[in-house]
Amino acid sequence: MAGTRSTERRERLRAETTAEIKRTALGLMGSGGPDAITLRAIAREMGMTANAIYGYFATRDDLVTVLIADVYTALADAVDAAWAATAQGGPAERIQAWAHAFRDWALANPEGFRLIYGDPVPGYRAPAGGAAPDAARRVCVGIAALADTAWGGAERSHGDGDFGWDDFDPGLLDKVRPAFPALPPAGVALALRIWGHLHGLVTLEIYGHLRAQTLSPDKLFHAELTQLVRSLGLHAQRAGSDEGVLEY
Amino acid sequence: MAGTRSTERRERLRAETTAEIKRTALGLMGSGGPDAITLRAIAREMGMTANAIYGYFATRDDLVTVLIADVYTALADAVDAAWAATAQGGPAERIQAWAHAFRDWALANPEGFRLIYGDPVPGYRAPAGGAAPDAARRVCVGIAALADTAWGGAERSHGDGDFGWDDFDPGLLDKVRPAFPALPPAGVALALRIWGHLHGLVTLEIYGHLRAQTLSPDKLFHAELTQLVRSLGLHAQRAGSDEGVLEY
DNA sequence: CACTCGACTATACGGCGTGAAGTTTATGTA
DNA sequence: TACATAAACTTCACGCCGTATAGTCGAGTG
Repeated sequence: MAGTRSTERRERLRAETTAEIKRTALGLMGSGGPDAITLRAIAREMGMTANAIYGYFATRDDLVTVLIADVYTALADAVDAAWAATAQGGPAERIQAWAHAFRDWALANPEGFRLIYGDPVPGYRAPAGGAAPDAARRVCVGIAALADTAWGGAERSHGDGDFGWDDFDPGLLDKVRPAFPALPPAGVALALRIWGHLHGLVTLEIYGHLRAQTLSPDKLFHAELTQLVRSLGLHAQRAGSDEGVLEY
Repeated sequence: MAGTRSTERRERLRAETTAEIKRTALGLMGSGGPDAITLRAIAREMGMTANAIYGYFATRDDLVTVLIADVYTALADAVDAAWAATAQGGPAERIQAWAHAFRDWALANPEGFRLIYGDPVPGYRAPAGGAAPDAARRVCVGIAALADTAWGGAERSHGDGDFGWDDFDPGLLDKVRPAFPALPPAGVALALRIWGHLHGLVTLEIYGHLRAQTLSPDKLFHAELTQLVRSLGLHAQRAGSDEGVLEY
Protein backbone atom coordinates (compact mmCIF):
# COMPACT_ATOMS: atom_id res chain seq x y z
CA MET A 1 0.00 0.00 0.00
CA ALA A 2 2.67 2.42 1.02
CA GLY A 3 4.49 1.52 -2.14
CA THR A 4 1.48 2.20 -4.28
CA ARG A 5 0.85 5.52 -2.62
CA SER A 6 4.40 6.75 -3.09
CA THR A 7 4.30 5.61 -6.68
CA GLU A 8 1.20 7.71 -7.02
CA ARG A 9 3.04 10.59 -5.46
CA ARG A 10 5.87 10.26 -7.96
CA GLU A 11 3.44 10.20 -10.80
CA ARG A 12 1.68 13.22 -9.43
CA LEU A 13 4.94 15.14 -9.21
CA ARG A 14 5.80 14.02 -12.67
CA ALA A 15 2.47 15.23 -14.03
CA GLU A 16 2.92 18.50 -12.23
CA THR A 17 6.36 19.07 -13.71
CA THR A 18 5.07 18.15 -17.16
CA ALA A 19 2.29 20.68 -16.76
CA GLU A 20 4.75 23.30 -15.55
CA ILE A 21 6.95 22.76 -18.58
CA LYS A 22 3.99 23.23 -20.87
CA ARG A 23 2.79 26.24 -18.92
CA THR A 24 6.22 27.82 -19.03
CA ALA A 25 6.53 27.14 -22.75
CA LEU A 26 3.17 28.75 -23.43
CA GLY A 27 4.18 31.72 -21.31
CA LEU A 28 7.37 32.16 -23.31
CA MET A 29 5.38 31.84 -26.52
CA GLY A 30 2.98 34.50 -25.36
CA SER A 31 5.73 36.99 -24.64
CA GLY A 32 8.23 36.16 -27.37
CA GLY A 33 6.35 34.29 -30.05
CA PRO A 34 6.66 30.63 -31.00
CA ASP A 35 10.37 31.12 -31.60
CA ALA A 36 10.87 31.72 -27.90
CA ILE A 37 9.98 28.12 -27.12
CA THR A 38 13.46 26.77 -26.42
CA LEU A 39 14.31 24.04 -24.00
CA ARG A 40 17.01 26.15 -22.45
CA ALA A 41 14.72 29.11 -21.86
CA ILE A 42 12.06 26.89 -20.35
CA ALA A 43 14.60 25.25 -18.07
CA ARG A 44 16.05 28.62 -17.10
CA GLU A 45 12.61 29.86 -16.17
CA MET A 46 12.02 26.74 -14.09
CA GLY A 47 15.40 26.71 -12.39
CA MET A 48 16.46 23.54 -14.10
CA THR A 49 18.89 22.35 -16.69
CA ALA A 50 17.72 22.08 -20.26
CA ASN A 51 18.50 18.40 -20.32
CA ALA A 52 16.14 17.74 -17.45
CA ILE A 53 13.26 18.35 -19.85
CA TYR A 54 14.33 15.31 -21.80
CA GLY A 55 12.98 13.26 -18.94
CA TYR A 56 9.52 14.53 -19.86
CA PHE A 57 9.66 15.02 -23.60
CA ALA A 58 11.88 12.93 -25.82
CA THR A 59 12.66 15.88 -28.04
CA ARG A 60 11.83 19.51 -28.50
CA ASP A 61 9.53 18.67 -31.38
CA ASP A 62 7.57 16.34 -29.12
CA LEU A 63 6.98 19.21 -26.74
CA VAL A 64 5.93 21.49 -29.56
CA THR A 65 3.58 18.84 -30.87
CA VAL A 66 1.89 18.58 -27.49
CA LEU A 67 1.67 22.37 -27.23
CA ILE A 68 0.09 22.60 -30.66
CA ALA A 69 -2.46 20.01 -29.69
CA ASP A 70 -3.28 21.89 -26.50
CA VAL A 71 -3.57 25.26 -28.17
CA TYR A 72 -5.56 23.86 -31.07
CA THR A 73 -7.91 22.23 -28.59
CA ALA A 74 -8.35 25.60 -26.90
CA LEU A 75 -9.32 27.13 -30.22
CA ALA A 76 -11.75 24.32 -30.93
CA ASP A 77 -13.24 24.77 -27.47
CA ALA A 78 -13.70 28.47 -28.10
CA VAL A 79 -15.58 28.10 -31.36
CA ASP A 80 -17.59 25.15 -30.10
CA ALA A 81 -18.60 27.22 -27.10
CA ALA A 82 -19.75 30.07 -29.32
CA TRP A 83 -21.76 27.63 -31.38
CA ALA A 84 -23.34 26.05 -28.32
CA ALA A 85 -24.07 29.43 -26.76
CA THR A 86 -26.24 30.41 -29.70
CA ALA A 87 -28.12 27.14 -29.92
CA GLN A 88 -31.36 29.09 -29.61
CA GLY A 89 -30.45 31.56 -32.34
CA GLY A 90 -31.05 31.55 -36.06
CA PRO A 91 -28.58 30.16 -38.59
CA ALA A 92 -27.18 33.54 -39.59
CA GLU A 93 -26.60 34.54 -35.99
CA ARG A 94 -24.95 31.24 -35.16
CA ILE A 95 -22.65 31.37 -38.16
CA GLN A 96 -21.60 34.89 -37.37
CA ALA A 97 -21.05 33.99 -33.74
CA TRP A 98 -18.86 31.06 -34.76
CA ALA A 99 -16.81 33.13 -37.16
CA HIS A 100 -16.38 35.96 -34.70
CA ALA A 101 -15.29 33.50 -32.05
CA PHE A 102 -12.72 32.18 -34.47
CA ARG A 103 -11.30 35.59 -35.25
CA ASP A 104 -11.54 36.84 -31.68
CA TRP A 105 -9.61 33.85 -30.44
CA ALA A 106 -6.95 34.42 -33.07
CA LEU A 107 -6.63 38.11 -32.19
CA ALA A 108 -6.46 37.27 -28.49
CA ASN A 109 -3.91 34.52 -29.08
CA PRO A 110 -1.93 35.55 -32.13
CA GLU A 111 1.11 33.56 -31.07
CA GLY A 112 -1.03 30.50 -30.55
CA PHE A 113 -2.57 31.00 -33.97
CA ARG A 114 0.89 31.19 -35.50
CA LEU A 115 1.91 28.10 -33.58
CA ILE A 116 -1.03 26.15 -34.99
CA TYR A 117 -1.13 27.38 -38.55
CA GLY A 118 2.29 28.80 -39.32
CA ASP A 119 5.80 27.48 -39.23
CA PRO A 120 5.72 26.93 -35.52
CA VAL A 121 9.35 26.73 -34.51
CA PRO A 122 12.59 26.70 -36.51
CA GLY A 123 13.16 23.16 -37.62
CA TYR A 124 9.83 21.72 -36.52
CA ARG A 125 8.01 19.25 -38.75
CA ALA A 126 4.64 17.97 -37.66
CA PRO A 127 4.40 14.23 -37.14
CA ALA A 128 1.64 12.22 -38.74
CA GLY A 129 -1.42 11.64 -36.58
CA GLY A 130 -1.75 12.74 -32.98
CA ALA A 131 -3.96 15.08 -31.07
CA ALA A 132 -3.54 18.16 -33.25
CA PRO A 133 -5.30 16.63 -36.28
CA ASP A 134 -8.12 15.73 -33.93
CA ALA A 135 -8.55 19.37 -32.99
CA ALA A 136 -8.27 20.36 -36.63
CA ARG A 137 -11.02 17.96 -37.40
CA ARG A 138 -13.14 19.34 -34.61
CA VAL A 139 -12.84 22.76 -36.22
CA CYS A 140 -13.74 21.29 -39.59
CA VAL A 141 -16.74 19.55 -38.13
CA GLY A 142 -17.72 22.86 -36.59
CA ILE A 143 -17.69 24.49 -39.99
CA ALA A 144 -19.57 21.57 -41.42
CA ALA A 145 -22.20 22.38 -38.83
CA LEU A 146 -22.37 25.90 -40.26
CA ALA A 147 -22.80 24.49 -43.73
CA ASP A 148 -25.38 22.00 -42.54
CA THR A 149 -27.38 24.68 -40.79
CA ALA A 150 -27.50 26.74 -43.94
CA TRP A 151 -27.60 23.99 -46.51
CA GLY A 152 -31.30 24.33 -47.20
CA GLY A 153 -30.82 27.79 -48.63
CA ALA A 154 -27.29 27.32 -49.86
CA GLU A 155 -27.87 24.23 -51.95
CA ARG A 156 -29.33 26.21 -54.83
CA SER A 157 -26.17 28.27 -55.29
CA HIS A 158 -23.47 25.98 -53.91
CA GLY A 159 -24.83 22.57 -54.81
CA ASP A 160 -22.85 21.93 -57.95
CA GLY A 161 -19.20 21.09 -58.51
CA ASP A 162 -19.39 17.29 -58.96
CA PHE A 163 -17.96 16.44 -55.55
CA GLY A 164 -18.12 12.87 -54.33
CA TRP A 165 -17.46 11.34 -50.95
CA ASP A 166 -14.14 10.04 -52.19
CA ASP A 167 -12.92 13.61 -52.57
CA PHE A 168 -12.61 13.86 -48.82
CA ASP A 169 -10.57 12.29 -46.10
CA PRO A 170 -12.34 9.27 -44.61
CA GLY A 171 -11.39 10.39 -41.12
CA LEU A 172 -13.23 13.65 -41.64
CA LEU A 173 -16.27 11.95 -43.13
CA ASP A 174 -16.43 9.54 -40.21
CA LYS A 175 -17.27 12.51 -38.07
CA VAL A 176 -19.23 14.63 -40.52
CA ARG A 177 -21.58 12.13 -42.13
CA PRO A 178 -23.07 10.73 -38.94
CA ALA A 179 -23.45 14.21 -37.50
CA PHE A 180 -24.99 15.75 -40.60
CA PRO A 181 -26.68 13.01 -42.62
CA ALA A 182 -28.38 15.52 -44.88
CA LEU A 183 -25.16 17.20 -45.95
CA PRO A 184 -23.96 16.04 -49.38
CA PRO A 185 -20.35 16.10 -50.61
CA ALA A 186 -20.88 19.56 -52.07
CA GLY A 187 -21.85 20.71 -48.58
CA VAL A 188 -18.58 19.47 -47.14
CA ALA A 189 -16.77 21.27 -49.94
CA LEU A 190 -18.68 24.41 -49.03
CA ALA A 191 -17.57 23.99 -45.44
CA LEU A 192 -13.93 23.72 -46.43
CA ARG A 193 -14.29 26.76 -48.66
CA ILE A 194 -15.80 28.79 -45.85
CA TRP A 195 -12.96 27.64 -43.64
CA GLY A 196 -10.54 28.86 -46.26
CA HIS A 197 -12.26 32.24 -46.49
CA LEU A 198 -12.15 32.88 -42.78
CA HIS A 199 -8.70 31.42 -42.39
CA GLY A 200 -7.37 33.66 -45.14
CA LEU A 201 -8.70 36.89 -43.76
CA VAL A 202 -7.63 36.08 -40.22
CA THR A 203 -4.21 34.87 -41.33
CA LEU A 204 -3.56 38.00 -43.35
CA GLU A 205 -4.58 40.06 -40.36
CA ILE A 206 -2.56 38.13 -37.79
CA TYR A 207 0.56 38.14 -39.94
CA GLY A 208 0.24 41.85 -40.59
CA HIS A 209 -0.31 41.67 -44.32
CA LEU A 210 -3.77 43.16 -44.08
CA ARG A 211 -2.74 45.93 -41.75
CA ALA A 212 -0.65 47.42 -44.55
CA GLN A 213 -3.73 47.72 -46.76
CA THR A 214 -6.73 48.48 -44.63
CA LEU A 215 -7.09 50.40 -41.43
CA SER A 216 -10.26 48.64 -40.36
CA PRO A 217 -9.94 44.89 -40.61
CA ASP A 218 -12.92 44.66 -38.28
CA LYS A 219 -15.14 46.22 -40.86
CA LEU A 220 -13.73 43.99 -43.54
CA PHE A 221 -14.41 40.87 -41.53
CA HIS A 222 -17.89 42.07 -40.75
CA ALA A 223 -18.54 42.65 -44.44
CA GLU A 224 -17.25 39.18 -45.14
CA LEU A 225 -19.72 37.67 -42.71
CA THR A 226 -22.58 39.73 -44.05
CA GLN A 227 -21.80 38.50 -47.51
CA LEU A 228 -21.33 34.95 -46.25
CA VAL A 229 -24.74 34.62 -44.67
CA ARG A 230 -26.23 36.29 -47.71
CA SER A 231 -24.58 33.90 -50.12
CA LEU A 232 -25.86 31.06 -47.97
CA GLY A 233 -29.38 32.29 -48.57
CA LEU A 234 -29.79 33.58 -45.05
CA HIS A 235 -30.72 37.07 -43.95
CA ALA A 236 -28.69 38.87 -41.33
CA GLN A 237 -30.91 39.03 -38.28
CA ARG A 238 -28.58 40.47 -35.69
CA ALA A 239 -27.68 44.06 -34.96
CA GLY A 240 -30.73 45.73 -36.43
CA SER A 241 -28.82 48.84 -37.46
CA ASP A 242 -27.16 46.98 -40.31
CA GLU A 243 -28.87 47.22 -43.60
CA GLY A 244 -30.48 43.82 -43.95
CA VAL A 245 -30.56 43.59 -47.71
CA LEU A 246 -32.32 40.41 -48.66
CA GLU A 247 -30.90 39.15 -51.88
CA TYR A 248 -32.31 35.69 -52.37
CA MET B 1 40.66 55.74 -67.00
CA ALA B 2 42.26 52.53 -65.96
CA GLY B 3 41.17 53.41 -62.47
CA THR B 4 37.58 53.88 -63.49
CA ARG B 5 37.56 50.63 -65.37
CA SER B 6 38.93 48.67 -62.46
CA THR B 7 36.42 50.32 -60.21
CA GLU B 8 33.78 49.11 -62.58
CA ARG B 9 35.29 45.68 -62.46
CA ARG B 10 35.18 45.69 -58.68
CA GLU B 11 31.60 46.73 -58.70
CA ARG B 12 30.77 44.06 -61.21
CA LEU B 13 32.43 41.40 -59.07
CA ARG B 14 30.61 42.74 -56.09
CA ALA B 15 27.25 42.59 -57.83
CA GLU B 16 28.02 39.08 -59.00
CA THR B 17 28.86 37.91 -55.50
CA THR B 18 25.74 39.54 -54.15
CA ALA B 19 23.70 37.74 -56.77
CA GLU B 20 25.42 34.47 -55.96
CA ILE B 21 24.64 34.85 -52.28
CA LYS B 22 21.00 35.41 -53.10
CA ARG B 23 20.96 32.55 -55.57
CA THR B 24 22.56 30.21 -53.06
CA ALA B 25 20.14 31.28 -50.35
CA LEU B 26 17.17 30.63 -52.61
CA GLY B 27 18.62 27.26 -53.51
CA LEU B 28 18.95 26.32 -49.87
CA MET B 29 15.42 27.51 -49.25
CA GLY B 30 14.15 25.39 -52.09
CA SER B 31 15.74 22.24 -50.74
CA GLY B 32 15.43 22.77 -47.01
CA GLY B 33 12.73 25.36 -46.49
CA PRO B 34 13.13 28.92 -45.27
CA ASP B 35 14.83 27.66 -42.12
CA ALA B 36 17.75 26.48 -44.19
CA ILE B 37 18.70 30.06 -45.00
CA THR B 38 21.68 30.44 -42.70
CA LEU B 39 24.72 32.55 -43.36
CA ARG B 40 27.00 29.67 -42.53
CA ALA B 41 25.30 27.29 -44.92
CA ILE B 42 25.38 29.86 -47.71
CA ALA B 43 29.05 30.54 -47.09
CA ARG B 44 29.80 26.82 -46.93
CA GLU B 45 28.09 26.33 -50.28
CA MET B 46 30.10 29.20 -51.75
CA GLY B 47 33.44 28.17 -50.29
CA MET B 48 33.61 31.21 -48.06
CA THR B 49 33.46 32.12 -44.43
CA ALA B 50 30.13 33.13 -42.98
CA ASN B 51 31.53 36.49 -42.02
CA ALA B 52 32.35 37.30 -45.63
CA ILE B 53 28.65 37.71 -46.26
CA TYR B 54 28.62 40.63 -43.86
CA GLY B 55 30.43 42.55 -46.53
CA TYR B 56 27.32 42.32 -48.68
CA PHE B 57 24.50 42.26 -46.18
CA ALA B 58 24.73 44.01 -42.85
CA THR B 59 22.79 41.30 -41.14
CA ARG B 60 21.01 38.07 -41.83
CA ASP B 61 17.65 39.81 -41.59
CA ASP B 62 18.74 42.23 -44.29
CA LEU B 63 19.44 39.32 -46.58
CA VAL B 64 16.10 37.74 -45.78
CA THR B 65 14.36 41.04 -46.42
CA VAL B 66 15.92 41.25 -49.86
CA LEU B 67 15.01 37.64 -50.59
CA ILE B 68 11.42 38.24 -49.57
CA ALA B 69 11.26 41.23 -51.85
CA ASP B 70 12.69 39.23 -54.74
CA VAL B 71 10.40 36.28 -54.25
CA TYR B 72 7.38 38.49 -53.71
CA THR B 73 8.22 40.31 -56.91
CA ALA B 74 8.38 36.99 -58.73
CA LEU B 75 4.91 36.17 -57.47
CA ALA B 76 3.61 39.56 -58.52
CA ASP B 77 5.19 39.08 -61.94
CA ALA B 78 3.51 35.70 -62.30
CA VAL B 79 0.02 36.93 -61.57
CA ASP B 80 0.49 40.11 -63.56
CA ALA B 81 1.61 38.02 -66.52
CA ALA B 82 -1.47 35.83 -66.27
CA TRP B 83 -3.63 38.94 -66.19
CA ALA B 84 -1.88 40.46 -69.17
CA ALA B 85 -1.99 37.21 -71.11
CA THR B 86 -5.78 37.17 -70.98
CA ALA B 87 -6.26 40.80 -71.87
CA GLN B 88 -8.47 39.70 -74.74
CA GLY B 89 -10.61 37.41 -72.60
CA GLY B 90 -13.77 38.02 -70.64
CA PRO B 91 -13.83 39.06 -67.00
CA ALA B 92 -14.58 35.57 -65.68
CA GLU B 93 -11.77 34.05 -67.69
CA ARG B 94 -9.31 36.69 -66.58
CA ILE B 95 -10.22 36.37 -62.93
CA GLN B 96 -9.88 32.62 -63.05
CA ALA B 97 -6.57 32.92 -64.85
CA TRP B 98 -5.28 35.31 -62.22
CA ALA B 99 -6.37 33.10 -59.36
CA HIS B 100 -4.97 29.97 -60.94
CA ALA B 101 -1.67 31.74 -61.54
CA PHE B 102 -1.62 32.68 -57.88
CA ARG B 103 -2.21 29.13 -56.69
CA ASP B 104 0.03 27.57 -59.31
CA TRP B 105 2.89 29.81 -58.32
CA ALA B 106 2.38 28.92 -54.68
CA LEU B 107 2.31 25.20 -55.43
CA ALA B 108 5.41 25.52 -57.58
CA ASN B 109 7.21 27.60 -54.95
CA PRO B 110 5.84 26.47 -51.61
CA GLU B 111 8.97 27.51 -49.75
CA GLY B 112 8.83 30.91 -51.36
CA PHE B 113 5.20 31.23 -50.39
CA ARG B 114 6.08 30.38 -46.81
CA LEU B 115 8.92 32.87 -46.93
CA ILE B 116 6.58 35.63 -48.02
CA TYR B 117 3.53 34.91 -45.94
CA GLY B 118 4.67 32.82 -43.01
CA ASP B 119 7.19 33.24 -40.28
CA PRO B 120 10.10 33.38 -42.69
CA VAL B 121 13.10 32.51 -40.58
CA PRO B 122 13.57 31.94 -36.84
CA GLY B 123 13.98 35.34 -35.32
CA TYR B 124 13.16 37.43 -38.37
CA ARG B 125 11.00 40.49 -37.99
CA ALA B 126 10.08 42.44 -41.09
CA PRO B 127 11.28 46.02 -41.22
CA ALA B 128 8.88 48.82 -42.02
CA GLY B 129 8.79 49.88 -45.64
CA GLY B 130 11.01 48.46 -48.34
CA ALA B 131 10.51 46.52 -51.52
CA ALA B 132 8.37 43.72 -50.12
CA PRO B 133 5.40 45.98 -49.30
CA ASP B 134 5.68 47.26 -52.85
CA ALA B 135 5.22 43.77 -54.22
CA ALA B 136 2.40 43.18 -51.77
CA ARG B 137 0.75 46.29 -53.06
CA ARG B 138 1.21 45.13 -56.63
CA VAL B 139 -0.67 41.96 -55.75
CA CYS B 140 -3.38 44.00 -54.08
CA VAL B 141 -3.67 46.25 -57.09
CA GLY B 142 -3.94 43.12 -59.22
CA ILE B 143 -6.88 41.95 -57.18
CA ALA B 144 -8.38 45.40 -57.35
CA ALA B 145 -8.22 44.96 -61.10
CA LEU B 146 -10.28 41.80 -60.72
CA ALA B 147 -12.80 43.67 -58.63
CA ASP B 148 -12.84 46.56 -61.05
CA THR B 149 -13.41 44.28 -64.02
CA ALA B 150 -16.37 42.70 -62.31
CA TRP B 151 -17.70 45.69 -60.42
CA GLY B 152 -20.53 46.35 -62.80
CA GLY B 153 -22.19 43.08 -61.93
CA ALA B 154 -20.88 42.80 -58.42
CA GLU B 155 -22.04 46.15 -57.16
CA ARG B 156 -25.57 44.94 -56.63
CA SER B 157 -24.54 42.23 -54.21
CA HIS B 158 -21.30 43.60 -52.77
CA GLY B 159 -21.91 47.32 -52.82
CA ASP B 160 -22.96 47.81 -49.24
CA GLY B 161 -20.96 47.81 -46.01
CA ASP B 162 -20.48 51.52 -45.43
CA PHE B 163 -16.82 51.61 -46.43
CA GLY B 164 -15.10 54.93 -46.92
CA TRP B 165 -11.76 55.85 -48.40
CA ASP B 166 -10.37 56.39 -44.94
CA ASP B 167 -10.81 52.72 -44.20
CA PHE B 168 -7.83 51.95 -46.41
CA ASP B 169 -4.17 52.64 -46.43
CA PRO B 170 -3.34 55.81 -48.37
CA GLY B 171 -0.41 54.09 -50.03
CA LEU B 172 -2.72 51.48 -51.47
CA LEU B 173 -5.26 54.02 -52.61
CA ASP B 174 -2.55 56.04 -54.34
CA LYS B 175 -2.19 53.16 -56.72
CA VAL B 176 -5.75 51.89 -56.85
CA ARG B 177 -7.78 55.05 -57.29
CA PRO B 178 -5.92 56.40 -60.32
CA ALA B 179 -5.93 52.98 -61.95
CA PHE B 180 -9.59 52.25 -61.30
CA PRO B 181 -11.44 55.54 -60.95
CA ALA B 182 -14.81 53.83 -61.07
CA LEU B 183 -14.08 51.53 -58.14
CA PRO B 184 -15.67 52.76 -54.88
CA PRO B 185 -14.44 51.94 -51.38
CA ALA B 186 -16.70 48.92 -51.23
CA GLY B 187 -14.96 47.65 -54.34
CA VAL B 188 -11.57 47.85 -52.65
CA ALA B 189 -13.04 46.00 -49.70
CA LEU B 190 -14.30 43.36 -52.09
CA ALA B 191 -10.80 43.07 -53.52
CA LEU B 192 -9.29 42.53 -50.09
CA ARG B 193 -11.93 39.95 -49.28
CA ILE B 194 -11.24 38.05 -52.49
CA TRP B 195 -7.56 38.18 -51.62
CA GLY B 196 -8.39 36.71 -48.25
CA HIS B 197 -10.44 33.92 -49.80
CA LEU B 198 -7.72 32.86 -52.18
CA HIS B 199 -4.98 33.34 -49.64
CA GLY B 200 -6.81 31.20 -47.13
CA LEU B 201 -7.38 28.26 -49.40
CA VAL B 202 -3.86 28.36 -50.77
CA THR B 203 -2.32 28.80 -47.33
CA LEU B 204 -4.24 25.87 -45.91
CA GLU B 205 -3.10 23.78 -48.83
CA ILE B 206 0.55 24.83 -48.73
CA TYR B 207 0.81 24.31 -45.00
CA GLY B 208 -0.80 20.89 -45.25
CA HIS B 209 -3.91 21.63 -43.26
CA LEU B 210 -6.19 21.02 -46.20
CA ARG B 211 -4.49 17.83 -47.27
CA ALA B 212 -5.71 16.21 -44.07
CA GLN B 213 -9.32 16.95 -45.00
CA THR B 214 -9.74 16.72 -48.72
CA LEU B 215 -7.98 14.58 -51.27
CA SER B 216 -8.67 16.94 -54.15
CA PRO B 217 -7.73 20.50 -53.30
CA ASP B 218 -7.71 21.18 -57.03
CA LYS B 219 -11.40 20.54 -57.25
CA LEU B 220 -12.02 22.65 -54.18
CA PHE B 221 -10.13 25.58 -55.63
CA HIS B 222 -11.96 25.21 -58.90
CA ALA B 223 -15.29 25.25 -57.08
CA GLU B 224 -14.16 28.34 -55.24
CA LEU B 225 -13.45 30.13 -58.50
CA THR B 226 -16.70 29.01 -60.06
CA GLN B 227 -18.54 30.41 -57.08
CA LEU B 228 -16.42 33.55 -57.13
CA VAL B 229 -17.20 34.54 -60.68
CA ARG B 230 -20.82 33.65 -60.07
CA SER B 231 -21.05 35.82 -56.97
CA LEU B 232 -19.49 38.63 -59.01
CA GLY B 233 -22.38 38.40 -61.41
CA LEU B 234 -20.30 36.84 -64.16
CA HIS B 235 -20.92 33.60 -65.96
CA ALA B 236 -18.14 31.04 -66.32
CA GLN B 237 -17.19 31.09 -69.95
CA ARG B 238 -14.19 28.84 -70.02
CA ALA B 239 -13.90 25.08 -70.25
CA GLY B 240 -17.24 24.35 -71.78
CA SER B 241 -17.55 20.99 -70.03
CA ASP B 242 -18.26 22.70 -66.76
CA GLU B 243 -21.87 23.26 -65.95
CA GLY B 244 -22.29 26.96 -66.53
CA VAL B 245 -25.14 27.64 -64.19
CA LEU B 246 -26.14 31.24 -64.54
CA GLU B 247 -27.46 32.49 -61.27
CA TYR B 248 -27.80 36.22 -61.62
C1' DC C 1 58.00 52.30 -53.20
C1' DA C 2 54.64 53.00 -49.59
C1' DC C 3 49.83 53.62 -48.67
C1' DT C 4 45.00 52.67 -48.76
C1' DC C 5 41.05 50.07 -49.06
C1' DG C 6 38.06 46.36 -49.98
C1' DA C 7 37.45 41.35 -49.53
C1' DC C 8 38.11 37.95 -46.77
C1' DT C 9 39.69 34.88 -42.63
C1' DA C 10 40.54 33.73 -37.66
C1' DT C 11 38.98 33.77 -33.31
C1' DA C 12 35.66 34.29 -29.90
C1' DC C 13 31.10 34.80 -27.41
C1' DG C 14 26.66 33.39 -26.24
C1' DG C 15 22.64 30.67 -27.50
C1' DC C 16 20.57 26.61 -29.50
C1' DG C 17 19.24 21.08 -29.48
C1' DT C 18 20.93 16.99 -27.95
C1' DG C 19 23.85 12.84 -26.58
C1' DA C 20 26.63 10.38 -22.92
C1' DA C 21 27.99 9.87 -18.43
C1' DG C 22 27.77 10.78 -13.66
C1' DT C 23 25.32 12.15 -9.30
C1' DT C 24 21.73 12.58 -6.10
C1' DT C 25 17.47 11.31 -4.13
C1' DA C 26 13.48 8.59 -3.42
C1' DT C 27 11.52 4.05 -3.56
C1' DG C 28 10.92 -1.08 -2.90
C1' DT C 29 12.81 -5.15 -0.82
C1' DA C 30 15.44 -8.45 2.27
C1' DT D 1 17.65 -1.04 9.02
C1' DA D 2 20.68 -2.01 4.98
C1' DC D 3 20.99 -2.48 0.32
C1' DA D 4 19.60 -2.36 -4.65
C1' DT D 5 17.27 -0.02 -8.06
C1' DA D 6 15.35 3.44 -10.71
C1' DA D 7 14.04 8.00 -11.50
C1' DA D 8 15.34 12.94 -11.58
C1' DC D 9 18.60 15.84 -12.46
C1' DT D 10 23.40 17.88 -13.48
C1' DT D 11 27.78 18.18 -15.93
C1' DC D 12 30.32 18.03 -19.90
C1' DA D 13 30.69 17.82 -24.68
C1' DC D 14 29.60 18.45 -29.72
C1' DG D 15 28.14 20.84 -33.61
C1' DC D 16 25.02 24.19 -35.18
C1' DC D 17 23.64 29.23 -35.34
C1' DG D 18 24.37 34.88 -35.74
C1' DT D 19 27.62 38.17 -35.11
C1' DA D 20 31.40 41.25 -33.09
C1' DT D 21 36.40 42.23 -33.33
C1' DA D 22 40.79 42.02 -35.05
C1' DG D 23 43.86 40.71 -38.40
C1' DT D 24 45.51 39.21 -43.32
C1' DC D 25 46.19 39.67 -48.16
C1' DG D 26 46.10 41.59 -52.70
C1' DA D 27 44.90 44.97 -56.04
C1' DG D 28 44.79 50.11 -57.06
C1' DT D 29 46.71 54.67 -56.45
C1' DG D 30 49.99 58.41 -55.10
